[in-house]
Amino acid sequence: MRIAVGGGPGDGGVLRPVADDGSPLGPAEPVADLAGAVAAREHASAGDVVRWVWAATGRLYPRLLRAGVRVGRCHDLELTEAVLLGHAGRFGEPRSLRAALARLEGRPVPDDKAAREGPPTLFDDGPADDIDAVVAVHADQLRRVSDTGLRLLVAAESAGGLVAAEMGHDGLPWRGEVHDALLTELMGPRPATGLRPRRLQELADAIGEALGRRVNPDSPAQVVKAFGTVGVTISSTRSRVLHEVEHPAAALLLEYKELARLYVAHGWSWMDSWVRDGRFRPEYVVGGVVSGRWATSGGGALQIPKVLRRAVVADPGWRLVVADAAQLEPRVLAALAGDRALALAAGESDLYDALAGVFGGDRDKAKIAMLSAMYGGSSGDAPQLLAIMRRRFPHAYEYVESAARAGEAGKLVRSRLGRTCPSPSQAWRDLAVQDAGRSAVRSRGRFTRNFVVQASAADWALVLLAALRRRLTAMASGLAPEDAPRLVFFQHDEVVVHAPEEFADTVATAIGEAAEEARHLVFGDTPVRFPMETAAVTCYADAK
DNA sequence: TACACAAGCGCC
DNA sequence: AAAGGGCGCTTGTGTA
Repeated sequence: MRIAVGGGPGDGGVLRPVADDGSPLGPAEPVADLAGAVAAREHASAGDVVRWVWAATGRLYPRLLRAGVRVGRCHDLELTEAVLLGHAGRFGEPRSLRAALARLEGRPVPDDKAAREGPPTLFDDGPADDIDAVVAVHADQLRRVSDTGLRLLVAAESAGGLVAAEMGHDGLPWRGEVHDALLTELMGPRPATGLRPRRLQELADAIGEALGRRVNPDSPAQVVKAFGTVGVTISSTRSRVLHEVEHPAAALLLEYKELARLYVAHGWSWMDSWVRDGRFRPEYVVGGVVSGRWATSGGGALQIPKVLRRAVVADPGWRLVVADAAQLEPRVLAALAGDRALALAAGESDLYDALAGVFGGDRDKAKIAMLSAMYGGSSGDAPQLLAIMRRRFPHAYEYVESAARAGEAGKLVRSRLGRTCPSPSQAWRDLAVQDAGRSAVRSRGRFTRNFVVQASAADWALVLLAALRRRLTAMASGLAPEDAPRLVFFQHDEVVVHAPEEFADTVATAIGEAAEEARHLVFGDTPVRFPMETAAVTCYADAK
């Protein structure tokens, strides 16, 4: 059973039941309390789970969550539109409900910004989603999904939308006082506005002394020039470069940069902005990366420095169940390519250990070989290692080579579930036919080579997330909402569940089952295993 | 003053 | 000769 949801004034909305082919099953019904109406229908249909059809989970669902209402399934029109457009080679075209309807009706298509601003409404901060548009676009999308075979990807993407909104709502347990103590230990107490923390100022002064003139360590141009005046020529101020420099200022600058990075990106002002009531609430953007990986629109949840994991602490009596997929991408490649030799290694718990024998007993070389194959690397030992890979794992090698050739030819490549890379720009096409465009051509080859692996890994992770969410929801039934295990973090190949300690084992089991379900749904009958390294801990930093 | 871009580095 | 994919975030810098 599906129910389409339109917007209404204030807390209201409009509901209309639709069939599984998208055709309306009854009249549209305005409701004054949308959250209440959704909750009532969600729970009324015990045997027949509702799939809620709405324009954008990210805009609508937070409102329901704030009212204490969670739903099991949805169809997100915007996320689906983006996936369908991408599959049709129309990546980046407007995806809003209004745009989708305009395209369907052959009218001029508004860009997403215009559609979102729309004509003002009296009671809302944005245009209300028209229920007739929701129903019409949904029916059209169901046809396109069926034609393209994107059913699983679209379902998983919508489930991801629910997870993202829920994680943004629930938040990651974050201990501000631990974070503060860590910063203070590393760089001194929080400075007054406009000043550097003590340790950073000391380092800046020491760098100035060592170079014989005051420099702003944050200005690469000044730093390069200052090194020049003491007879040291550096090509940039990258840490790789500075590591090779003998001059005493180099070590000071490296220490400065490391601390400054933490201070500006994840220091006290970050905490002020993003941590409230003991929770870090990031804004995830589902499908925000072309490969289907998530992005964030604030808070940098996907780039939290490892040292700060110390501040992520479970509530008293609770645990963080932390699980990451070990060496996900090479396993994905093995499964994609159906490479039996690589799949054999991927049956082991440490894939690189298993491969070491092939590369002279050196685990690091095995890793470089795999990463070079997936990223298009060609520096250092890569060529020799790739030659070994080509001989020993010919199907895996050919899979990524083929993707690279397709990209260089300007073609599209797709993930396992059908997520499709963007088309090359016209500027690229113009350049590609010239000798001078060789580097751009190679660059696109590296992109599509990586895309097939990274995007298929994202497919798997998204399906895992959906499968895990379903299990956690089942676990939560009968519990008070505040006692239920919750997904609180997701980062490409890693999940964190915050759970009462008596649920920790059950959650760990559920994660393993979800990984297995994802393996089967995404890759079918593959011998490749996707082991999860799982730990139930009090502090995130203790998980590894 | 506002903005776009580059540099640099955090995460996968 | 060198040649690694994807992001977000902040500061510095150049340009309008």
